[in-house]
Amino acid sequence: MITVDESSPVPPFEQIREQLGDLIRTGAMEAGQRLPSIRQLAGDLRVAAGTVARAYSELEAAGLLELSRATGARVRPGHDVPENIRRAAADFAAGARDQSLTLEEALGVVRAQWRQT
Amino acid sequence: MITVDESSPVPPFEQIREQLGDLIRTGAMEAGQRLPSIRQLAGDLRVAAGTVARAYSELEAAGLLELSRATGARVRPGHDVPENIRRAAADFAAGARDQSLTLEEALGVVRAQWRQT
Amino acid sequence: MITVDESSPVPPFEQIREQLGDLIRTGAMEAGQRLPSIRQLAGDLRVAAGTVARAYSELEAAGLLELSRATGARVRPGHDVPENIRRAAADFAAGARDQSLTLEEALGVVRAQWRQT
Amino acid sequence: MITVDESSPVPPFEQIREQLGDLIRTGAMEAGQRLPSIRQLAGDLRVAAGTVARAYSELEAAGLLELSRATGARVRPGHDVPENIRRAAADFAAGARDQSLTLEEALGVVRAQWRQT
DNA sequence: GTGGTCTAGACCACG
DNA sequence: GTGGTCTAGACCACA
Repeated sequence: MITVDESSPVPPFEQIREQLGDLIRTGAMEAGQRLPSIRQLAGDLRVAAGTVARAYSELEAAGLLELSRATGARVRPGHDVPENIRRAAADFAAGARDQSLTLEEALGVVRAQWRQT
Repeated sequence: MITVDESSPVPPFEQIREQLGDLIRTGAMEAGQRLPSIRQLAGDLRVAAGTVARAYSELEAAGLLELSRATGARVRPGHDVPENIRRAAADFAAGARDQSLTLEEALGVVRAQWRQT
Repeated sequence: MITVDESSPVPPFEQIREQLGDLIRTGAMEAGQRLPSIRQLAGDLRVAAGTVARAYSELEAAGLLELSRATGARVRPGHDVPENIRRAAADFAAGARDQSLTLEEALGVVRAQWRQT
Repeated sequence: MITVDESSPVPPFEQIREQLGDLIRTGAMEAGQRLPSIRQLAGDLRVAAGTVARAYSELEAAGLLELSRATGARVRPGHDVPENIRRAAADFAAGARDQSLTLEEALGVVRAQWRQT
């Protein structure tokens, strides 16, 4: 569900934080849902535990996660993106795939349009 | 038109390559149009000439640019994204802004939908 | 093992890339074997480190090398030329030497036959 | 029959000289045969006449060509490579093609074997 | 003037 | 120690 590209210049903890944040905001992880433990996720991603811990901690600071020693990490409510935005994103993604754009190219188009708005 | 963020983990030459590629694919720079010279752009961005040269060279390898000594760099045709894709991206960007998402959050939503398609 | 001819019109980084690629493809360097460090080789060849770095980087892009920080550069498997090809090349080289052809002339004969095949 | 790659670091006149020499040595052009005029060849290759003139002149200096104002350029005898060498080259080229090597890779194998002989 | 390369030295992140 | 990048200045070949 999450992948870490070690050849990327973006450090691993940022990749993890970013992708977890995406999952929460898009509703793929619902409010209250429990995340895998730090050690669990670290093992799956072949990454040091501290790396995952840092990602979790920054997500907590951003208000997306609730950390507690006893119950682990849970998704805090109120951060999912409205349905219409998700739909627009899905439509765009499907269209871009039809034209056989790469993900990077597709993101680039959004970035460019964002700047021109 | 192009900006380099020194605090980003993404190295400057990649930022430049990426943004120039976006401009070309979105049609902001038309086929055949001349790009600023390496030294010109380097000066504007406060960056060493070699940094811009590398970005140009990789764009040439990707088929987006045509480089030739003495005549400068020109945009190669056939790489602009279809109008409907641009429209979908613009619609999405506008909607995301209305919900006061940040650019990074908006890109995250697209990324997440892309993976789920 | 590798030489750089400064009087050649072929830039040094291409000469290095080419010769290293030859060594790998002909099996002179086995899969998994470690290459000299960038700075090491640069020192031996009396060349700037960036020059060797570029050669290594292009060999990585071609799939011949595996680069990783701190552990150095290693030969990736699966790119050595079949034994019978090596033998045919060796036979040809020996014959050409017997007729006292120069290397350039010998390569020219191969090039010409290649085009006529 | 001859091609000039303008993106190569090898200057055009060397490319032409090299390829013409190959044609003569491999017997594709027989002794006494007349070469195209300088202007003719220059026009075909989209190259300045002086470029071809320099290639011809160096081939004359190497003894492969005979230039005279009246009769144009003719191939001098005694420079074709022995049949067995041509055969070995053709065999090697065919084998390399079967393994789907590129020309550059094939030449690299010969180069490497040459050095190790 | 253009792109293309090289140099020498520097800093970073990683292990 | 490793690879990866940046800088500043230099030279070349081309048009």
